[in-house]
Amino acid sequence: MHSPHLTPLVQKLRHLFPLTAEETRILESTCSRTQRLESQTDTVCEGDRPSNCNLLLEGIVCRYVILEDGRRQIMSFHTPGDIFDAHSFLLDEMDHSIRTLTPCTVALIPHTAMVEITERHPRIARAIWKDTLVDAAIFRQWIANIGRRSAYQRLAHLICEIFIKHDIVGLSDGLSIAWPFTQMDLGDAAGLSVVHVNRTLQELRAKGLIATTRDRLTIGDWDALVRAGAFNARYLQLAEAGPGIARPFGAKPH
Amino acid sequence: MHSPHLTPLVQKLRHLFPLTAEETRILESTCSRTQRLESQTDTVCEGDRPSNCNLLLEGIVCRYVILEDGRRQIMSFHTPGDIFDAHSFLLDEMDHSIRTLTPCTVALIPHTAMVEITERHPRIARAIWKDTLVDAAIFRQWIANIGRRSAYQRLAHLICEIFIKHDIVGLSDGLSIAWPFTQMDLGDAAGLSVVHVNRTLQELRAKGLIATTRDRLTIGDWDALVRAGAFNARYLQLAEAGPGIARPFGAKPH
DNA sequence: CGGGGCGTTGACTGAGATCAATTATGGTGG
DNA sequence: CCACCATAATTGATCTCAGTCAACGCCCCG
Repeated sequence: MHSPHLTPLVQKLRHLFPLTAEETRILESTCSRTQRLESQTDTVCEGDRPSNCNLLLEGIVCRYVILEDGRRQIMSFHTPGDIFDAHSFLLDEMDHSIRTLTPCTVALIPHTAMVEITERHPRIARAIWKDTLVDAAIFRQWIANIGRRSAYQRLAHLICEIFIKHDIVGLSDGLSIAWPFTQMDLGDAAGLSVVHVNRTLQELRAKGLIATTRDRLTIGDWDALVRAGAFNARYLQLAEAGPGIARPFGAKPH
Repeated sequence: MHSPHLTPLVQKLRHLFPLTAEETRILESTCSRTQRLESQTDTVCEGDRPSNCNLLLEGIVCRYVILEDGRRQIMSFHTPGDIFDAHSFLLDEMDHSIRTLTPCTVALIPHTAMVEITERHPRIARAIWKDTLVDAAIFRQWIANIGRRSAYQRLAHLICEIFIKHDIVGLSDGLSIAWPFTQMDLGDAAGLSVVHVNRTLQELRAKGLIATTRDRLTIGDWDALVRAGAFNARYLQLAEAGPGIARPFGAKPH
C-alpha cells in the first residue's frame, strides 16, 4: 500500500504520463517530509536558492512577481498534484515567488533526490519533465490570453482552466469548485484592475455562465463559458481524459 | 573535431550547462540531418505531431498562435542554438506554430534519439531539460511584461531580451544586431497594435535608446533601455556570463 | 514603372484604468 | 449576542492609453 498523500500527483500523472506501481513507489520514497503552510504565506521567494522541490498535496498556490512599481503579476495557479517549482532543481535562483491562497500541505523532494531519480529512472524523469512542459504550455496560453483577448474572454478562459485543473484531480463535483480567489488575485492573473474584474464577473454572472458564493464557484453554462473564453483544453495534454473530463456536464461531443 | 553547425548550441550551453567534449560529440551525433528553410515559412504547425525536434542553427524563428478571431500572438522568438520545439518529443500535439522570420537552417533530432539520449545520458538530458526550463522562465517574463507594463516598457524589455539572446551566441557586434522583425511582429509579440508599436518605437528612437535602419537595430543607450524595460537578465540564467555579456558597452557594474 | 509590403501620420473611439466612496462579510474580543 | 475591524466586493465618475480606421509615403523587387 502507498501513502494517500501522493494521490493527487498519481491522479494527475494518470492523465499525463502513467507510471507503474513500482515507479509510483519510488517517486513516493523521494519525498522526505511533508509540511503544513498557512494561507497567504510565501513558500518560496524570488531570489531564493531552494534545495527542495515542492509537491503540492492540498490547497492552492499562485506563482507571481512584484514588478518594479509594486504591481503584481500572477503567472500561474497550482492545484494538488503539481510540483510547482520543479524547475528549481535546474535553475539556481528563483525568479519569482510562490504564495499559498489557502492552507496547504506540500511534500518536499530534495534536489539531491531529483538528481538521483533523473539518472536512475528516466521514465520518472520524463514524467516530471513532461509536467514542466505542460506548465510551459499553460504559460504560453496565458500570454495569448493576456496579450490578445478582452477582459470578458480572459476571465472566461481563466475560469475554464482553473475548473479543469481542479476536475482532473478530483476537486470538483462536476458542477462547482472551491473558490479561494479574490478579485484582486484574478486581476493580477489576467492583467486587469480589480474594478474591471468585478464588473466583468458581474457580466459573466448576469449571462448565467457562472455563479459564485463567498467561497465556491459554480458553473452555470459550461459550453457558453468555453465559447466565451475560446477555451481548448488540448493544451493541458489530458491524453487519458475520460468522457466526463473537460466536459463537466457530460455534454456529448458533437 | 566537430561540426561547425552545432556551434550555436554549444555556445549557448556554455552559459547554461557546460557539456564535456565527449557529451558534445554525442549530442552532435543525434542530429540526423540539416534542413534549409526560406523566410516566412511555417516549420511546424499547430496540430502537427512531429517526429523530430529542431535545433536552430541559423536564422530567427517565432512561436505563435492564431486566435479564433484571426489575431496573432507571438509567444517567443528564437535565435541559433535554441531547440525551439524540444517539448514536441513529450507532448504529442503542437499547440502552436513556428515560423521563420529569415532564411533558416535547422538540424533535425529524431524523437527516437531524444528518448535514447534521455535514457543513456542524463547529463545531456538535463542540459536540454534546463533549456526548456529557461524557455518557461522567458514565457513567465512575457506574461509579466504584457500583463502589467506600458507599451513603452514592453518594447524596451522585448528589445533587451532579443539583444541579449543574440549576444550570447555571438550574433551581436556589441552594439547592434540584425533586425528582421516587422513592427507587426513586435506588436503581435508585445500585445500591441502596429500603429502603437510604430509610435512607441519613435519614442524610443527620439530618446536615443535605440536606432534602427532597414535591417539592423543599434543600441543607443543600453542602460537607459534596461531601465525603461526594468530588464533583469537574470531570468535568462546566464550563469557563466562574461563581463561583457548583458552589458554590451562594458559599462561597469556599480 | 507599377504594385505590394511596410512604415508613418492624423483623427477618432473605446476598453479598461484610476480615483474615491460605499457596502457587504466574516472574524474577534468583550 | 453585539460592537468593531479588516478585507473584499461593489458602484459611480472620470480619464487615458492604446486600438481602430483611413490615408499616404517609401522602398524594394520584378
